[in-house]
Amino acid sequence: MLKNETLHLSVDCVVFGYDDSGLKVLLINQKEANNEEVGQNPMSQLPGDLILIDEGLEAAAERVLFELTQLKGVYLKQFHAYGDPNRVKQLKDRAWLRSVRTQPEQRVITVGYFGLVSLQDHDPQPASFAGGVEWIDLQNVGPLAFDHNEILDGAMDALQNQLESHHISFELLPKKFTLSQLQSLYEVVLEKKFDKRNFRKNVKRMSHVVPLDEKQQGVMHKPAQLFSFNPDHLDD
Amino acid sequence: MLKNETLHLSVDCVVFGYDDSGLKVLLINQKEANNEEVGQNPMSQLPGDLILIDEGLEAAAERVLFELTQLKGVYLKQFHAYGDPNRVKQLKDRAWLRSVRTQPEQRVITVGYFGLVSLQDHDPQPASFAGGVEWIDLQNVGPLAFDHNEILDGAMDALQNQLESHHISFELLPKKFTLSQLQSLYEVVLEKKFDKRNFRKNVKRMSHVVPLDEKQQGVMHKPAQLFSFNPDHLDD
DNA sequence: TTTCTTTAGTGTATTTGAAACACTTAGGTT
DNA sequence: AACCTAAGTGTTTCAAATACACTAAAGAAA
Repeated sequence: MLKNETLHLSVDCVVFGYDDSGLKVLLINQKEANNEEVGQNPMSQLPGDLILIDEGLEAAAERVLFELTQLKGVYLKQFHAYGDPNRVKQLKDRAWLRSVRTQPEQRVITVGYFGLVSLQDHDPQPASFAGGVEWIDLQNVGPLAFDHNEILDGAMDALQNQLESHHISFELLPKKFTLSQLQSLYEVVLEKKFDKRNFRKNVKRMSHVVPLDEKQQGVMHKPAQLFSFNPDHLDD
Repeated sequence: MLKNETLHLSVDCVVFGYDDSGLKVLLINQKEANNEEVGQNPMSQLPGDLILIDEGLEAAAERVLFELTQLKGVYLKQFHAYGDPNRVKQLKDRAWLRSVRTQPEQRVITVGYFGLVSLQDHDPQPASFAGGVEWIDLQNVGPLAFDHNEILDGAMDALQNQLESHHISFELLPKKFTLSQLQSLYEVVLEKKFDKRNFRKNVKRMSHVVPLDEKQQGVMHKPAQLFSFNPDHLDD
C-alpha cells in the first residue's frame, strides 16, 4: 500500500433549489461505481471534484457544478473547508473512489460552497454527462458519500445565518415573486412561522423590494401583486 | 522553469490579543529572508505554514501557531479559505519563499483561522525559534506578505460577526474581569460606543456572566467588582 | 484629615420595534 | 348566485433599545 505523499483539494457545491413545493438540494448519483465488492447500494453525493492546478476556488466551484449538472450563473458562496485526514477513507466510499480517481487513497481537503437557485428559473433536471442528477427534498436526504451530510448541514447553517443579513433570499425566488412566496421561503429556510401582517410590514420598509405593475395570473383566487428585487436600492 | 504539478495547503492564524491598551494582532517578522535582490524591507506576516500530510486542519493551525509563537491552548476557529492561484506569486514575496520553501513557486491554498487570547493571561512576547514575534496594534498594521492583509480583514469581519452571538468575548479577557473591561472590549471590536447603564442592564441578563465575591485591587479609584464567565450557564 | 481625582455603580422616562390578532376583497369554479 | 381560496389590510399590546446625571469608593496630593 502506497504512502500518500501529496494531498488534493476539491470543491463541493451544496446547491439549494426552491419553489412552492419546498427547499431541495441538488445531488448526483454514483451510477458508475460498481459496489459489488462490498455489496452496497449506489450512494448519492454532492456535486464536487478536484480543482485544477491553476484554478481559483470559486472558479473551480463554478466549473465543477457546470460539468456535473449543466447549471450556470448560480449564486455561489464559500462557507467552510473540511479537512479531516480520514474524510475520504471510509469503507463505504472506496469502491466509488477507485472507479473514478487515479489516486483513490489520496487525502482530499474540500472547500464547501453553497449555491442558490430558483427552481422556476432553472431547469430542475439538469443533464449530466455521467450519473443522474436530482433535486431531493431536504427532509428526504439519506446517507450521503464521504462527509457530505456534515457538509450539507454546514451549508444549511450558513444559509440560515445569511438569509436575513445578506439579501440572498432573492436568489431562491423567480425574478417576479409574490410576498406570500417570500414569506414561505423565510418560513421554510428558517424553520419558523411568521405573522403575515408583520412580515409584510417589514418587507415594505425594504427599499430593495419593489412592487411591479403586474399581478399573478392563472390562479383560482385573488391574484397577488408581483414584486422584484432591485439590487441598486440597498440603502437599508 | 518548472511547471507546478501539485498544490499545497497551509493554515494561517490571525491571533487577536486584547488588553486595556486595545486590540492587537500577532505577527511574525521574516527575519531569515534576504531581500537583497529586490532591495525590500523585511516584511511581517501572519503565523502560518504548510500542513502535514496526515494532519487535520485545526490540528495544523494549533501546531503551526505553537511552533512559530509558543502559544498553546488558544481558542481557534476557521473562517475562510483563500485560493487565488497567484496569491503567493507576487514579486514582493519571492525572496522569502525561496529562503524557506523547497518548492517556492508552488501554488498554496490557505485556510484562515482566527484566534483569541487575553494578553494578561498569555505571554505577550512568545519566543520563536526563528524570526521575531510581535503584537501589533490593529491600527498600526502595515503591508503584510502575500494576501495577509486581506486575510486579516476577513478575520476581523468574522470576529465582529461572532462576538455577540458566540460568547467568545471571554476568550479575549482575563479569567476575572470587570464590566468596564467587557464594555471596552465590545467598543473596540465593534467600533462603536455603548451606554454604560444599558450595557450593564444587558450583561445582567446573561446568566453565564457571574459576579464574584472579589474586587479589583491596586487601582486609584473605586474598585470594580470582578466577574467571570461560566460556560455551564448558557441557557440564553 | 481634608480635598481632589478617577472610575464604579445605579433608575426612570421615552421611543422604537416586535408580537398578537380577524375581517374584507378579488378572482376563478361550480 | 353561491362558493372556494389566498390576498390584503390596522390597531393594540408588550418588550427591548435608547437617552440621560448623579452618588460612591478608593488612592493620591495637599
